[in-house]
Amino acid sequence: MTGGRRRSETSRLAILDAARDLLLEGGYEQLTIDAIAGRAGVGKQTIYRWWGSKGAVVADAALEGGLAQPLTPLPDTGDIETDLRRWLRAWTEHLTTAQGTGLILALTAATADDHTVADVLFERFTQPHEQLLRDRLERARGAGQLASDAPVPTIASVLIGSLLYRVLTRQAPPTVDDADLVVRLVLGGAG
Amino acid sequence: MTGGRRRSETSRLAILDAARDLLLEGGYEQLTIDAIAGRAGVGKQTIYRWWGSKGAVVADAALEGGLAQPLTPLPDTGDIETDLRRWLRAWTEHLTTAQGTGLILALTAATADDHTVADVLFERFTQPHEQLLRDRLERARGAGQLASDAPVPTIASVLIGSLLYRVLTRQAPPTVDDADLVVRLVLGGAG
DNA sequence: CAGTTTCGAGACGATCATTCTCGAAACTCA
DNA sequence: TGAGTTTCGAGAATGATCGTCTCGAAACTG
Repeated sequence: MTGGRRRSETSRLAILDAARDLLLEGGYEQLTIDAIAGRAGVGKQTIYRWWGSKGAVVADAALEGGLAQPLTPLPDTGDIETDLRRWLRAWTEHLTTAQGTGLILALTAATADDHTVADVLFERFTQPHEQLLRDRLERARGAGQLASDAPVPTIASVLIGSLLYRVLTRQAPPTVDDADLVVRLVLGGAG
Repeated sequence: MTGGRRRSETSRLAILDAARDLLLEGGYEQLTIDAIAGRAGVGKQTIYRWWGSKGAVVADAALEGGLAQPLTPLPDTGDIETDLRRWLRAWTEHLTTAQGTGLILALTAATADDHTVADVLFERFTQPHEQLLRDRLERARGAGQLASDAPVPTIASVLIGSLLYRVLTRQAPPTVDDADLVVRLVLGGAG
């Protein structure tokens, strides 16, 4: 079937914008499909035609709406400590803004709420960013800046995990100083 | 008012058991108050009388129902690497069982869903366990097994965070070997 | 026993996800 | 141009669930 009205890009963007804004205003709990449709000036069917569920809309809105930093390779100044520090600092600052924290919490809620969303987010968000981090770490290992048997996947999960932990518990948001400490710890060890 | 029927301990336990079982069977999404009341053989009002919300019941059920390992201090064999390894391995095994994973996911969902639940869980679960870990680390530092300027809170959050990250993403459950790698990385560094 | 409080059961009203229907609009192709 | 197709906005209809409320029975105090 080639005939027929085409999908409205205007509506698509209005839906994602509305979802993101409502997410930031009231969190995942407050968010309703009716509210999204209302603010976007769109029929509910238009939402359900293109996204299968509320969780799917939320995931998409968050990914296109500011949580996902542009997926660019880590800087490579030649010094792995400088680069890791810069990377982790940037993420720390990003995730501790009201917007960043709200979005990551919303995504966590959506993940738990909808099993398929977990896979989508991993594939489109977590995995790609972790891969970029691993790439940079492998290069450092090749350049002799890390031990030849340095466990790159472990290092990546430690850097990401410590930040995630601090953000998710919602009790003591991490600072850029914390980021520096984590990088130094991972590279130098505590022993 | 001293008179009146007393709170039924039988019902209290039946509610927590039912909530935990349903959590493990269908996750946080499937869980309804009606289902808990039904399985526990209890009126809904009995639930709402003692817990303010679904999140509160879930938090309580999870804490009393098997997620919370007994809150015992870390072993102290005199060797910090041995003790950390033992601790992280135990948690890794605990959180990668079907039950452990189900519960941690449910708690994460509840945390993101309800801010008051986040505080309760941090206070009654996360914080106490992290404190035990810090205590052991401080003792190691005092004994000269860690650098005198070792950032104990950072070490704790790295150990916990890396495990949490791997469990939450649900893509590659951590193994005891991963646990050992994390401990070695934290103590020895990658540089 | 009289008074108080909880208990199990379930009705009730409100909210919300999701589906369905409608007439109008946008588009393809002959 | 016009027939056929698909999406559009709007909103009604359905079903699940939350949280409140009521009822008569049960358990407890003094």
